[in-house]
Amino acid sequence: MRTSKSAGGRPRESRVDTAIAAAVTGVLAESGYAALTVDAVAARAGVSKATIYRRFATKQEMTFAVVLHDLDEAPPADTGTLEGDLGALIERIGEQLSRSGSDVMTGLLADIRADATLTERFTTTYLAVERSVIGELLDRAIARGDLTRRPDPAITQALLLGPLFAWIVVLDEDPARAPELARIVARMVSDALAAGVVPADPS
Amino acid sequence: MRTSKSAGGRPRESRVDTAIAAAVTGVLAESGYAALTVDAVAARAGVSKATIYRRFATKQEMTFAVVLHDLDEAPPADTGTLEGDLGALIERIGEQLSRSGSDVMTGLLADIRADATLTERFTTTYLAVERSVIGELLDRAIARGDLTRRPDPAITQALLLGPLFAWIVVLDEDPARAPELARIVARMVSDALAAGVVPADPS
Amino acid sequence: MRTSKSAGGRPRESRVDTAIAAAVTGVLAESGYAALTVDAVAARAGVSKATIYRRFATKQEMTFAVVLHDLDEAPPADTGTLEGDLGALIERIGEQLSRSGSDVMTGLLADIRADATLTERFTTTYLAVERSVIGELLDRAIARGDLTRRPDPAITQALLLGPLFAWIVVLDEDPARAPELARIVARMVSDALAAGVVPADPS
Amino acid sequence: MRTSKSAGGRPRESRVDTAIAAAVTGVLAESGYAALTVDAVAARAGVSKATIYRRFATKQEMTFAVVLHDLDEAPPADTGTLEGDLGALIERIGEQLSRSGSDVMTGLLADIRADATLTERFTTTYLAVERSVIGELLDRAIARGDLTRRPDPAITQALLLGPLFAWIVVLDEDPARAPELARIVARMVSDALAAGVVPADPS
DNA sequence: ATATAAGCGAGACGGTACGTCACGTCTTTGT
DNA sequence: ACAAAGACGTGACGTACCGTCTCGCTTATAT
Repeated sequence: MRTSKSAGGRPRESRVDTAIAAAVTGVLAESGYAALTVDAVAARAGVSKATIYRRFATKQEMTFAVVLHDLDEAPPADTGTLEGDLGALIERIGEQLSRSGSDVMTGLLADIRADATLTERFTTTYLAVERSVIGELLDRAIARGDLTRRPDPAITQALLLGPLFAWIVVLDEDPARAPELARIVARMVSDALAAGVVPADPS
Repeated sequence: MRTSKSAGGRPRESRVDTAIAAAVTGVLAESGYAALTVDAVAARAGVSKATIYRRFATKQEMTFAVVLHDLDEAPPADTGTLEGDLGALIERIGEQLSRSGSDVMTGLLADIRADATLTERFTTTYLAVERSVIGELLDRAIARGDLTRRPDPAITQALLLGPLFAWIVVLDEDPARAPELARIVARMVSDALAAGVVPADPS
Repeated sequence: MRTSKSAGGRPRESRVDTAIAAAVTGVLAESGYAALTVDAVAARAGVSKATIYRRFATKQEMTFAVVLHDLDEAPPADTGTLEGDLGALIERIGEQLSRSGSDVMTGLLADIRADATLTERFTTTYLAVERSVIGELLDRAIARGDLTRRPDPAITQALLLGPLFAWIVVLDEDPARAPELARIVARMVSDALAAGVVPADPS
Repeated sequence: MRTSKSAGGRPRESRVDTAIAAAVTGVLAESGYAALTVDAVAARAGVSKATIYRRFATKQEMTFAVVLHDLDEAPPADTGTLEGDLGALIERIGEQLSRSGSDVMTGLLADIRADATLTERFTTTYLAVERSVIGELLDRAIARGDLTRRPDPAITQALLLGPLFAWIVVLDEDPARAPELARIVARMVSDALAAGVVPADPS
């Protein structure tokens, strides 16, 4: 694995990265997570297995990198209300979860939980970022006067993320109704936060 | 697979079923989902692979049957309030989710989603039952006068199940705090239902 | 690797051993040593790679076992003279060396020398046996009165084996002339032994 | 492959050739033939793989060129007797064969036999030269009156080369005893030639 | 009492995918 | 041009697991 800087040598072809990503996405879309073999990806990408393994240590790292490459983790624009802010955030999450079939999300999550390295990376790269985004929205609400104290971000995250996750991944319900669910969750959670149902941030 | 009636032949030893279940549980507890190979289970149970496959068509069926064998799906006792009923239900769900490591739940869910047969069975055996239990709790609340109309059970299920699922499986947070989260969710969801945030049951 | 005795379990199919041996021989005859891949052998034998590796730890062990499986190592019948005895022995060696192309013998020998386990096995199973056969022929000659003392068997072996080996493997000359060479060697070596050119057995 | 005349550009550094040869020799001495990879040679020589491949078409050509680069193929000085001449020749051959481990000679020979180009080159460059040297020694003996007719040089070569080859490469015996064996072979073969055991040169 | 049917342990078998390694080619940046 | 560095396609290796099968044996019920 090349760490970072490189003096000489043939540079990696960006064409290859593109092809791998497209192949992974294509196989997942057409045949599902179970059909995602390294040989299949290599063949579809017109790339050798060795080249894939030059970039990713395992098949799981490859899938992780391709499927979760560029999730938009920026805080949503200020809508003026906590409910609006939360709604925008959850809707985006729902959209991201709906992008692939439920087999992909469950398969990927299982692979992540089966490997400490990936778990660590997933936690710090996505979950922690998302949590800090939530914290930011909460701070906005406090500044606005909508909240009097800062609720526990971990629990808030579970309340926000959970229903969408359950809808799409566990219950395997129609993704088209995800935006509707997102609005309900936004309303429900902002009400609960305002009512002080969620304990204060312990930190 | 033996259909039903047994004419002659040696009867199956119940000892074997016990040993398989214990072996599956043991391997999962000690080594995790990734280490759950049929050979490992067979060896630990002192049983041959053929004997396992006489009972289960695939490894996934075996895992499914052993891990999800006897979840208590009965409606919780009437506590007198919707919040109390929901709390009892969610707390039980949280307890069930916490029983094994998060790798087990994710692995199992991934295997279920990868196989249409298991998905069907999972849906009808657990999700649909749970949903009807939720419907029953809602009907109690209507009879009690706590609710004026029947909310959509699918969405209600997502709101209830989701946060606990996210907490334990996705965020991999401390299961010890699950009961606390369950109480928050019960309060939040019963408030939202009472406030008419959740749309009415379309059926 | 199964050691020897076996209680239960499905017995190995002798059909498989036959098929593997035939496939190895066939590939060698048709395509040469370089084309002898495990996949090719498996495909040609209608056998899985795993089955091959259940029998042989490495490709080299397989080749060794198949190519050198049943060399006739019995001492040749007493011809009444040392020269006759040696001639019979060398002729047989030449015939064995001529059986496959020179690439097979060189490839196999290279693989043997590259692996300590195979070297050990080759030495004790073939070279040592051949040497003891030579010793036996020498003892016959001593009993007969053709020799007055026992020549060094190691050197005698080199003198006997070497020319045939060189002819077929190193010089890659016409194997059809091997019997002629064998007779010359038999005459030459028996003369040299009788003349006391070879030092006595140090052991 | 540069053909002949050098137009422009940076000239090849002879330093590189030396480094490659040293690296090949070093790897062979320290780790054996199996460890002789092009990458290993390049790394040890401080040279790039491309540079190696600019000089040699294949790894085998490189090894061939380095290991067999400057064998002394000149006819030995006239010792006054056929036995003496042959002894000098064989002793040199034995010394050359003993230079590297038996894995190197067998590996190299296998690679040569696996490639028609190398086989051709090996035959004409070494075997044919050696054979003509042998012919020269035989002619000296005829001129001297030690022999009355010219024996077949091919067979004579097998008789001379074989025992040493068997001793060092096949039997893997102590190279220190090679000179002793060489003397025995010289005596034995010159006796056999004088006795007319070897048929006359058919050419 | 014995024949039939099936359970069972052991382990061979075909198949599929994994991740590794080496070869020989190619593409960049120096020099 | 040649050189170092190293990416790339190719193809073989040996491993692991799955689900099926074939043995020889045991254990019930049905004649």
